[in-house]
Amino acid sequence: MIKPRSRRGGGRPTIADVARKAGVGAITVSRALREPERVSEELRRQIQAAVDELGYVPDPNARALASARAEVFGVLVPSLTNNVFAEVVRGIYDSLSASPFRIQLGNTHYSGLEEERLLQVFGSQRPAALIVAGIDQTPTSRKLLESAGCPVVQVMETGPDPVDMMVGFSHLDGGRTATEHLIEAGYRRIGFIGARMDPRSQRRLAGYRAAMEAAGLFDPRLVTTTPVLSSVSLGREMLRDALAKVPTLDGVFCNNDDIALGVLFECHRASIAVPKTIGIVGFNDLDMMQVAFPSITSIRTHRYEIGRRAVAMALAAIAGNRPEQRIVDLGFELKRRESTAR
Amino acid sequence: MIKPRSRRGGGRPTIADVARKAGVGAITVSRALREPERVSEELRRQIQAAVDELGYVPDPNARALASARAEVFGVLVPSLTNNVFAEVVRGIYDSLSASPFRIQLGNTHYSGLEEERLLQVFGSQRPAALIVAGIDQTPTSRKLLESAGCPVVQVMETGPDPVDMMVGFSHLDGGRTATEHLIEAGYRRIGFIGARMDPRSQRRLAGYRAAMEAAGLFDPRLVTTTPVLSSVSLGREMLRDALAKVPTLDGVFCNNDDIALGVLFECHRASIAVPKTIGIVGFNDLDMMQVAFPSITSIRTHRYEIGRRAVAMALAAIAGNRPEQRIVDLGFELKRRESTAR
DNA sequence: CTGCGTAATGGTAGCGCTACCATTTTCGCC
DNA sequence: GGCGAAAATGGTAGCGCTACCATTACGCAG
Repeated sequence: MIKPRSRRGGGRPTIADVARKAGVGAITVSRALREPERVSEELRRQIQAAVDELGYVPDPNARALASARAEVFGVLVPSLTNNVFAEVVRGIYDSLSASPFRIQLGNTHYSGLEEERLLQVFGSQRPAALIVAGIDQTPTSRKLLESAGCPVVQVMETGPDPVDMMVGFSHLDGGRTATEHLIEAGYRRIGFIGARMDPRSQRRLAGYRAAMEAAGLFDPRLVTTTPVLSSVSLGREMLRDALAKVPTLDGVFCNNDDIALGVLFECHRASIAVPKTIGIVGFNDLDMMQVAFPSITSIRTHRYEIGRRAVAMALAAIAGNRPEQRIVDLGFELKRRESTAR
Repeated sequence: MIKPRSRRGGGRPTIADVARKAGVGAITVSRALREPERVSEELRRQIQAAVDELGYVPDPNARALASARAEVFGVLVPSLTNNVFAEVVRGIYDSLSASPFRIQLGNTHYSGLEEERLLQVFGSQRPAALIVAGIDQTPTSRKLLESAGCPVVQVMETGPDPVDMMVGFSHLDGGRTATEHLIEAGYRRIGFIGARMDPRSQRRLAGYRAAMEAAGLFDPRLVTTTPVLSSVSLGREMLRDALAKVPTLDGVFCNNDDIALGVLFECHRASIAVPKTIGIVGFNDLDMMQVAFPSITSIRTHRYEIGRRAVAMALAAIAGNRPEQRIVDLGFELKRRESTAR
């Protein structure tokens, strides 16, 4: 004898309830919701009415299980509070808000191991796409990405060897451009100040070094770095360190804008004239750079656009028309401002 | 005749594969992974070996479907780039990284309608808990939260009528404290400058107003607000507006630190002495406040801690011991700095 | 030696949905 | 008018897991 066991799931309406009410088969309801064009006008209306009346919402878990594919984008970034990644993530969210896709956001804390762990967890959900920051995945992570069975977009940087697709720009070129600008403006003892030396910062440093060497100005003592997470207060301290090492310092290319702002404040505090005595260049061009007094020269990067573009490429790939241009370089822009106007 | 149809899901090992390899029943594998203490030492080891060898990772979708409960925390915040919420979210992520729970993060863009939509989407997943920013949900949202069938924590604010639990502080008291500090420091024509006037900002304004009225100093022309999203550059513009309306302005309580920083920069640019001619107080106490020149007085709020506490309360509730203190006020702290040291 | 509580394990039947394969209906065209 | 193809709809059998009940093994009181 079959016991009509009471529903395990708290009694929410299921697709079968909708089907019954609309007088159609369950599969037709399923289709009406996912591929409306394959269901006749009339049934579609009947089904919609039943859905509305019952307040039916499809269970994404059951969907994922049955179709072996979850409507989820996995997104991995190294930091949630760093405005740069927050902007990328915002771009991703905005591009996906009108779609059925949900977002699974992971924070790697700049750790390769944590990235591997999260990739493992995300992969187990059979995501529709994966978006990861950076191009320096560990071999294990790379393998996980390659075997994920979904489109993968690496963002923030471009490089020669994408797992699948890439959207970003060259941090090396950015660093070089910033440094060349200082050199052209007449600065000579130009320091590099960098916190949280992740791979992208390393490449900006490499760009700095290339420019300095090309001009015959490079001196290792001009480089000040720390693995500590960057912050405005750290910028202040690091300028002091840099000046202690090289009192004749007359310019700084900062790893990022937080550091640059800290440097500016320390200059105010120590009555160092900007741009006269010291020139300052930041990186990323946060809103505050143009408002600062004096306004700060920076490399404008297109974070929000990177997020949007990554989603667009992933969606195209999901739809079956993988973009022929797999590596998209969104470039950057040197914003000349008062802090280097000597 | 039964066709041994090839596996739909890309051939990843399932719990049945593990069970076969370990020579036990599937249900025992399930138990070994979820409640190891209920399985004998020996089988546990055998099963673990099989799991490792096959590289088995449980499918969270199947789990959620079978148990009618997903291991997901739904988190709703109004903005991803606002550092304040980014910190809360970071606290949540850090507290949950060692647990099996995933996080579903939603961005409401300060919109009640969008919040309702996301709540609907999140609810359909049967999350383990919901964390939402603010206490001003629409009636529909509130109903959705009440019927979610899981612990709910409202964060950032405290109020009299929690859906379930609350962690935050009083924005009204914060606004009052900031304003009283300016009054005590001797400022009289104290303005309020606020962007993005969400409910929390409204309450900070109410606190400002209460303090000003108590001192007999209130004047509606001192209040300058805009619904535009706050930014440093907006702070600069708004100070200009405020000064145009009230040239005798001698202090400003800013909605938040971005605005305060913009105000400071504008003072520099217009050669207005801080704190002598104008005193400035911010809100939230971002890192840069203490580094700014002059350093800026602000109300320190405990964002990261709010995130951690919210998770701790939710986890306790899930475990069955709902905290007896359902409303947790984490308070705030007035950080006196140079910008109000007259 | 029986009876019975407890611990350890397993079988069965779904959870709510969709892939896959019918089946039915419609329609254009010779 | 008949036929094949295409469009519209439905049935069945899972997806991979766990809730809910057995069932077995074991220890101990009576």
